[in-house]
Amino acid sequence: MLKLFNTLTRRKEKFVPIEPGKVRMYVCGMTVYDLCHLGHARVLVVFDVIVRHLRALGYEVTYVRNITDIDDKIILRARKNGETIESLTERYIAAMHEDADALGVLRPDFEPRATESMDDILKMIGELLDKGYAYQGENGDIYYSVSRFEHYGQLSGKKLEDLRAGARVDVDEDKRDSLDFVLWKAAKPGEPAWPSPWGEGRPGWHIECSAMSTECLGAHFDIHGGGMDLQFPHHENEIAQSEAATGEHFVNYWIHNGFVQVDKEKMSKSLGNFFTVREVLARYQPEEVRYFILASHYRSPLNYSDDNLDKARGALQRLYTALRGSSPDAGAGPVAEYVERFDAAMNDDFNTPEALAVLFDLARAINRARDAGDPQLDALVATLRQLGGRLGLLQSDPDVYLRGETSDGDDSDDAIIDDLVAQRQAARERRDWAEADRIRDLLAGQGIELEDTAEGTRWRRI
RNA sequence: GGCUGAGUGGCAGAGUGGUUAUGCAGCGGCCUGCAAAGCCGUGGACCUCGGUUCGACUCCGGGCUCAGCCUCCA
Repeated sequence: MLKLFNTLTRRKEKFVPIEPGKVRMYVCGMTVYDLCHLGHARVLVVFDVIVRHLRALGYEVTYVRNITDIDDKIILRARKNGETIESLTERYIAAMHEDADALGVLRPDFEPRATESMDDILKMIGELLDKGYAYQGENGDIYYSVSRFEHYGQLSGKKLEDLRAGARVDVDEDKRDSLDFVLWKAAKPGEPAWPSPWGEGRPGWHIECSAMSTECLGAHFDIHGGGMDLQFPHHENEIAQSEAATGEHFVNYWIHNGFVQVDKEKMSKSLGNFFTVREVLARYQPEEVRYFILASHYRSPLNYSDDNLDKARGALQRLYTALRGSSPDAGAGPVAEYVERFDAAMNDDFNTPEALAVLFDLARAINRARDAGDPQLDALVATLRQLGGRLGLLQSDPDVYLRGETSDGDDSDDAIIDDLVAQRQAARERRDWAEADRIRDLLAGQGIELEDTAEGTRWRRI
C-alpha cells in the first residue's frame, strides 16, 4: 500500500487513484531560457523515480510534464541575444532533453508547450470571464479575481488577509486586489502576441498549467508535482483557475520536492549560486549525480558539495563492485526478502535513502555469497540489478562504470593503462616488487587504482 | 511580521515510544609480496528546557538555531 505526503493536507495519505489501476500525473517542467541547473535535475529525477515506482506497482501512468516556452524572461533573453524566441527556446529544450537523458530520466508521455496550447488557454480564460472569476483591466490585461474563489490559500495554508498584510507586491492600480494575478497580458509594441477575443497578447504563467493539465488529463486528476517554490503562488493559482473554470475538484495529491542548496542556501538563478547539470556532469558521471539526488529524501533539502558528490561516487563504486564479475542475466529470480524491504521503503512516501540501504545490504550479501561459493549468488546479483533499475541505477556494465571517465576526465588512455598493468604483472611474476610498486604508484597518481585478484589485475578510476 | 518545514554519531543521511539503519571516514582482525577490493568485529548520536509515560531521540508545550514561502524561481 503506497502512502505519500500530500501537501494539501500536510499528512501522509494512502494513495487511492481516481480510476482503479491508472494514475494521471502532471509535473511543472522548465521555463526554457537557460540551461538546467541541479535544482531542475532534482525535479526531473525525483518525479522520474516516482513514475517508475508507480509503474512497478502495476499502475498505468500517464505522465505529463510541460514546457513553458513563452514568458517575460524568455522575451528578455531572446532580445538580449538578438535572436528569435523560437530559436532560443528550441535550443534550450534540446539541451534540457540532453540533460534529462544523460541523467537516465525517462521521457514523459506528454510534454505540452504553452505556445502550442493557446486554444486551451483562451478557452479557460473565457470560462473564467463568463463565470465572473476574471475581469479585464484598463490596460487590456485580464486578471483573476482572487477574492471570488472561496478556497484560495488552501494549498499553501495562507489566508488572504495575511497575504495582503505581508504583501511585497507593487500595488498595481489596474488590479482590483493586489493579490489578483494576470491570466492574459495585453501585448505591448514589439512583444510576441497571439490573437484573442480580448486583444492581442500572451498568457500569464499560471493559466498555461491549468489549461494544459486539464487538456491532457481531464478536469480532475491524481497527482500534481513540482518544486516547493511553486506551492505558492503558482499551484495555489492553478487550483483557483481550474476549479473555478471546471467546477470540479482539481487534484487529489500534491507532491513538492525540496530544494538543492549551496552552503545552506537555496540554489537559484536569482542568487546566482547555481551549478548547471552540464558543469556537474563534466566532473561526475551521470549516475553519480542521480545517486546524489536519491540519497536524500525528496522533501528534504539537498546540499550540493563536492564532498557529497564524492560520497555518491564511493557508494556507487561499492554497489558496482558487488555486481562485478557476475553474468548479468543469470536467469535467477529476485530474492523476495529484499524486494519486500525495497517496496516497503518506496511505498513509504518514496523513501529512496531507505531503499538504497536495502541495496547495500544486498551488496554485502552478494560479497559474502561470492566468498562462500553460495549458489544463491546469481539470484542476489539479479535482485540488486533489478532493484537498482527501479531507481534508474546500476544498469551499466560494472567494469565500464568503474573505469568510466567524466567528460573532462584525465587524458589517460585505457590502452596505456592496460599496457602498464601488463608490465607490472611481468614485474610481479619475477618478484620485482619495487618495479611493480613503482608502476602502481605511477597509476595511482593518475587516479587509477589497481586490484590484484585471482583472475588477474583489475583497475578502476577513483 | 504571517505561514511552512527542519535540528540525529567525524561527515552524509534514514528511522523508531523500550532492541543494528545504511554509506564514507576511524579502530582491531582475516586475506595480500605489500596494497586494493572484500569479509568479520568494534567505538561513536539523537539542539535545549519542561510535560505526558513504567520508560522518549521518538508524543505534547515553550525556547534557541537554520532553511523556505509570502516577488520571478524546480
